[in-house]
Amino acid sequence: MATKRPGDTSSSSGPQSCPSTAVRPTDTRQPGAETQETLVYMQCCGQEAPNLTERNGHRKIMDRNHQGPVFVPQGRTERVWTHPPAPQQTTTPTIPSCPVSAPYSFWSPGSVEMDEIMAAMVLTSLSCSSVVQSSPQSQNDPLPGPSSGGGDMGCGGGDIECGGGELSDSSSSGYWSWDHGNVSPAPSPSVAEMDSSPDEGLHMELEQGGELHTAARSKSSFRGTYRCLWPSCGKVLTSSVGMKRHVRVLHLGGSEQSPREEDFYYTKISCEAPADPSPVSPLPPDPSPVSPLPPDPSPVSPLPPDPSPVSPLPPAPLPASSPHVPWASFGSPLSPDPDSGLQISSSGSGSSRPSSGPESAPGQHRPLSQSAPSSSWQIQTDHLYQACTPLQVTMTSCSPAPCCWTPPTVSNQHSHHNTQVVTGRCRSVSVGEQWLQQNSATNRLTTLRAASPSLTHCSFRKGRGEAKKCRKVYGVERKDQWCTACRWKKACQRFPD
DNA sequence: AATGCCGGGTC
DNA sequence: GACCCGGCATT
Repeated sequence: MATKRPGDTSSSSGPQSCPSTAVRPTDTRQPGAETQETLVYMQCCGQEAPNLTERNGHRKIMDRNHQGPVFVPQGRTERVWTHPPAPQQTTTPTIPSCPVSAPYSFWSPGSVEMDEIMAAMVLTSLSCSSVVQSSPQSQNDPLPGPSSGGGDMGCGGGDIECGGGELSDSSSSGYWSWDHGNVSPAPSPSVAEMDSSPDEGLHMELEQGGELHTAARSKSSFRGTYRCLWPSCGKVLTSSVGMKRHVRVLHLGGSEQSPREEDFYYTKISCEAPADPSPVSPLPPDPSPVSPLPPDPSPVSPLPPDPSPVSPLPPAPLPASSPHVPWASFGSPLSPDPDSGLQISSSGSGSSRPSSGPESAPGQHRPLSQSAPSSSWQIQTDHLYQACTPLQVTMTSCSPAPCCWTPPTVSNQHSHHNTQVVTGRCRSVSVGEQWLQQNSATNRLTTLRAASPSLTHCSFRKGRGEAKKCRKVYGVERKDQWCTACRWKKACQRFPD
């Protein structure tokens, strides 16, 4: 949970305080940025930190908005807060709300401790304003400030998101944190959570590019987005909450049973996620953090074992096929989800995301028919047989065979933890999930096929040989381990074609 | 024959 | 809706 970023230590001033800041630092975007970042840290620590502490790391975006009241450090009087200047500089209208700016700008001398820093700060502060702006946006990252939103989670709890934020989500926050900071470049570290928060609009990201863009999308587009990793569902939402909901409702059958399970089914994408090939965004920049789902074949990532069933970052073993990313391309089959307004297809349709609130863009389509393709979807629609599968296999980074997933024999629920715990990424995954990961590629194909109009309805049976079904995997003897669908002689849900 | 699962039945 | 199973298609 409280994974902290390496960088954080520097700011270590506050136990927790830093985390928030940490987020940013991760991003190495601009050369100059570092210095700035540092500053940022400082500031944050100095002032906001307190807040964080209070919250235990769970900050809410909301808070930020309230920042005035909420954050104000005791010692530091309100005057501190008055830091109008910042806003001014920041071109963006959002500014006012933007928490981030505030901290920076006003960062007052209040903190004695940091004399030196202070000094530096001061100097920089001047520049800072500008810097601040730039930096944030560069990332899109909502900044720590914005961190409020998703970031908060990360920050507060432990920067979860830092790690790539992607997966992390408020709820899961601790869960997924990766150290990516250290190792994994791939996952978009910086991005951080961007706020999943509803207020997404707030962030400064705009800056450079952002403003330029169409006003409308500028904001939204940049910051983080969450992509549904469910096979064949590429839905992208701006808020983690929305995404969770989406996953829960659409993919998990709406059951709350597995509270955090949703987390595994979506990933965070930094603003301009690769997904969106569309050049739309002017911000050429940092691709780096952005894609949570790095194509990276190399498992190097710290979070090797990403549990996420479908997760983009499949455990190392996964073949290049790695699903990473990809799913997105498929239209989400169902998106009744209110929240989800957006869907972004990798194709680029959609960078646009509705800024806040109702994401649903008018134009959106609900492609029910379209994609609904593959059996995988049946999971939802059908009986959710699979959902409850008792089995769980441990996914460790070391997951067994790259290509083939090890049969259940492996373990049932056990501790999956070794690695997991350490990395924080690991998580036990149901068999089906694993399978999904590994076969993601396959799934996609299937999906595509399904998607194609001509094939729409088809329920194709796959050649026997290809598919592994519960019966094959577990054998008749262990029928009890079969997914319910198999037991009932229905289409296997655990190993959908 | 074994497997996968549709279609339909029962509770 | 959960559960089962006949029966067909495929291997």
